[in-house]
Amino acid sequence: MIRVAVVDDHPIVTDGVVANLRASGEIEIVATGTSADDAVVLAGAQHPDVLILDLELAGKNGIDAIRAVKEASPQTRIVIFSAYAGEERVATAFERGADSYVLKGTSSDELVAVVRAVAAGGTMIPPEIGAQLARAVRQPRRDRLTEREREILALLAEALANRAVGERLGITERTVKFHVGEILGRLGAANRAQAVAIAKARGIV
Amino acid sequence: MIRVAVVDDHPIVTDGVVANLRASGEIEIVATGTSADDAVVLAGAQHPDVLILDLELAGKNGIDAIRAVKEASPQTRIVIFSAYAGEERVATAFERGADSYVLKGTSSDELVAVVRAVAAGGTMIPPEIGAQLARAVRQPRRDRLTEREREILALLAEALANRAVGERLGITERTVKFHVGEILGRLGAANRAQAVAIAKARGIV
DNA sequence: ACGACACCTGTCCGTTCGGACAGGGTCCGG
DNA sequence: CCGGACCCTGTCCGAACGGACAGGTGTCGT
Repeated sequence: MIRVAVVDDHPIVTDGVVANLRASGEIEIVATGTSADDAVVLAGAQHPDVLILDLELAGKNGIDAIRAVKEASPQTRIVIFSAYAGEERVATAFERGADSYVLKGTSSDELVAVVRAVAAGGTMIPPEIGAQLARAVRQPRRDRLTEREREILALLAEALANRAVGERLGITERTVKFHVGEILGRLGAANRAQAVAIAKARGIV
Repeated sequence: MIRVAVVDDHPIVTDGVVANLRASGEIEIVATGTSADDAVVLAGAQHPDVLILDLELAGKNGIDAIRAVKEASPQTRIVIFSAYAGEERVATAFERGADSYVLKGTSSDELVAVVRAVAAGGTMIPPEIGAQLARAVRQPRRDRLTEREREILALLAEALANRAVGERLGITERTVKFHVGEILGRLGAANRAQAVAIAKARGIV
């Protein structure tokens, strides 16, 4: 039997996943949770073979939980189960230690297949996720943002003007304009508003 | 038996809901779907007693589907099943004809209770949703947006410039500026980018 | 030591925004 | 029928934005 834990902030989603996994006959559900903290705690206590983890958790970044779970229980393999799959987010999830990534829109059969594969030590990544991953890797620098740029982008998302951003960071308004220009170019955005929209879509902010 | 249909763009969520409802013993699932179009079609074909409808549908606005479903099958009662519950979104859902609104974070028991209540012709609205509704009603007009304003706000979210919005809607750039000014005032935003951010946070777009 | 990369700053300029004026029209409910 | 919504349009102007030029620093790896 494969020992599986499920963490999703929506109990009914958890119910659905659990029901589908149980139906496969070779999976045992050892724990469920609804927050990033739950994920870390139950991973440390139960050491499940596979953790199915939603990224849209109520508390905060499910993406940050990946590393924490891996530290608490290194042998646990992590399958991300998310509704969204932006390049940046997919790439970050794997960098942090995820073993697979399944969209919520996929069928339950596929989810079972993925759990089976990763539990056996293999890797099974749905084609649409693989494509996103390839795209993220292929781009050398064009749309990868530097630390500073991400920082400024976050402030833009709060609707701060260039001058305000400069004051916040202790740099000139002119410099902010420079960085904003870089951000627009890298993201392919026409203006700051669109840059923020793209950033949200890709899960950067 | 209460005849229920479920529409959610995530099949696994649908599975979970179906499993929980079936377990109650007095509910029969007559149809499931994954898009707003599905909702309208199956409502017209099956005329279920209750339709459980997710608002975050892949195709388009689930919120627009409410009215369409009510037209296709007036006797069908609609229970919104969403992960988010911003004031504007809750209020709009009920204006369009929703009969109840349940958060995805609530337990399956509560969902069953709500389905039972609305099927019996009653109304059962979870307290957190009722609170949002009260808050939305209390505000006279200050931060409520008109239909046109919502329309323009949606285009602003796509980072269109005033001129482009005007062309899209067949009105002058000047008129767009007028509406944008109104939107900023009502939302308390300093600029269009922040307006979009607030709109997203409240679930207006 | 040299190039790359990230970071910072400056001037100039055309476009867009957002606010402050001021007015048109419709349609609906009291 | 008249006030109050919603919708549309205009001019003027200061501020912000975004691009195009042209530089400066520091750090890191080859």
